[in-house]
Amino acid sequence: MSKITEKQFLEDYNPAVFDRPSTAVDSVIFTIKEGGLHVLLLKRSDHPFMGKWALVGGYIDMKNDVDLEATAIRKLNEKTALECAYLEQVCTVGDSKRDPRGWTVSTCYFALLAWQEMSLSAGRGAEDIAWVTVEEAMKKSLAFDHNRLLNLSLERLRAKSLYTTLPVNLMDEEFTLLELQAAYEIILNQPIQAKSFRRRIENSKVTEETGNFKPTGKRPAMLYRKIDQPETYFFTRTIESLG
Amino acid sequence: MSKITEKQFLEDYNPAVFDRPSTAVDSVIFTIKEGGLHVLLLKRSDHPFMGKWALVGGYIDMKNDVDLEATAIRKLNEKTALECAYLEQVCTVGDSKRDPRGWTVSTCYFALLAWQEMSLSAGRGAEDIAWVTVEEAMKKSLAFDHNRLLNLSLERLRAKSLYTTLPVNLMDEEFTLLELQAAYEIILNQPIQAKSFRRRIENSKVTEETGNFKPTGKRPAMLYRKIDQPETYFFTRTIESLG
DNA sequence: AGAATAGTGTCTATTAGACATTATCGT
DNA sequence: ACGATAATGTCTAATAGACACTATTCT
Repeated sequence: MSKITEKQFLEDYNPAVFDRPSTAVDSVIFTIKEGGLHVLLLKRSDHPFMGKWALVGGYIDMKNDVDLEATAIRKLNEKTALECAYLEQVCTVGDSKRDPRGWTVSTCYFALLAWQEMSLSAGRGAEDIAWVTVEEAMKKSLAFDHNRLLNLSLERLRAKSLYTTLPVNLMDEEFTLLELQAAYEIILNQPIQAKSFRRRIENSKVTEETGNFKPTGKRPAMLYRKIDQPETYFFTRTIESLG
Repeated sequence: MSKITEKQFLEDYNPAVFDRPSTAVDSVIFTIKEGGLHVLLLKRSDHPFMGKWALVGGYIDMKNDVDLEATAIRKLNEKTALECAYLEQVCTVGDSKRDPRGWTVSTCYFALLAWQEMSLSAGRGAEDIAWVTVEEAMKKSLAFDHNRLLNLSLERLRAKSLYTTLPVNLMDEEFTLLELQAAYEIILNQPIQAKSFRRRIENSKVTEETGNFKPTGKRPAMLYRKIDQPETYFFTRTIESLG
């Protein structure tokens, strides 16, 4: 067997020789709205799963996406003008059954963003787009295996909220600690002691006082902002679930 | 726009219309051998990265692999006869730069298995196969972005060893608690107090006494076996790093 | 008996939870 | 001053770490 150079090998390489699964990225975009955790869903206007609700996603565009995360961000930007504060890869699913068209691979991300009034555009392939509470979303029969992806993302978010400051990424520019605590309580679906909660957040040093106050009618609450951190902060102990 | 049925749509569907990245699975296979954490590496005999060491991996076989995990297991079985005790998806990387042939996607798994004398076969595309300590492996310039995948897998293993019983999957059929403790110490690269360690493992109920003893020359040590658990056990608190 | 390794008793330090208390605002 | 919400003081409980101590084996 005569060896050729890598340069020659690459010139001769024909990418069409082997069958490849199609590859997509789907994102579970979380926000807190009206006291509940919501996800962004699209109603499909085309086959397969026409008329079903689905996560925000689509195929990798090899020409324009530099990497998987770029695909996720591009798809998000097609639907809303907002930037997400946090994006994390959850898992990749791939098999011959999840899409009736055959073997497909999809990498699932979850995104966190602060809710605000924003324009949503369903775009190509969708007849509707909406923020849906996670409870409603899980009750629906979503397209593909998106119920499973939603579940896995929600579990990841819940698990990490017990020992990290992830939920600060759901906060707006300025927020009170009670608003942040409410975000944790909504995600974890359990009440948290205010004192322990403040201790944790203060020790984490991921927030700082802005010096402004939010008028509540009664005693105004201190407003905080996020401090940009390169890494997510991990608490030394988890929030302990109620027994 | 006239709507067709989903059945008609699928019959008309041509999977070759869009360019697709090639999709692979790569696994970081960990074992403990001679008091050190080792990974299984292959020396590539073909372009690209000919002559470089690489993780165990390969392309998805859409005809024969039912899902991504099946690809990982198939590739592992091609190299060794052993079954791995634990397989976890770490992440998926995908971009246009990691492979000189163009846009590729690779899902990385890490596997844990108990070391024992086993035959290794390099197989097609490899001229050598070997267990290499993680320190040596990280010093090498591995093929593709496999240094990064190795690092991410090692970080995942280290992080989870602080708060789960994952390392029991590195143990053989019967093992002593000191052997398990040694596995933790090797992974975490720090000494652990024997008393605290035994408390954790006993509380976790993932092991049970076999009634047998390992003769050590001095006082024999109790032998334990794993209890099959559907889920990985999470400690309520992490092992605290040395300050 | 002595040496060595296996395994335990128990004290300290840390920190999450509970909840009573104090602080600060508008009216 | 009063009511309401924001924020704190401080006690208790749980548990990880430290390390001295006991247990069991072989020679």
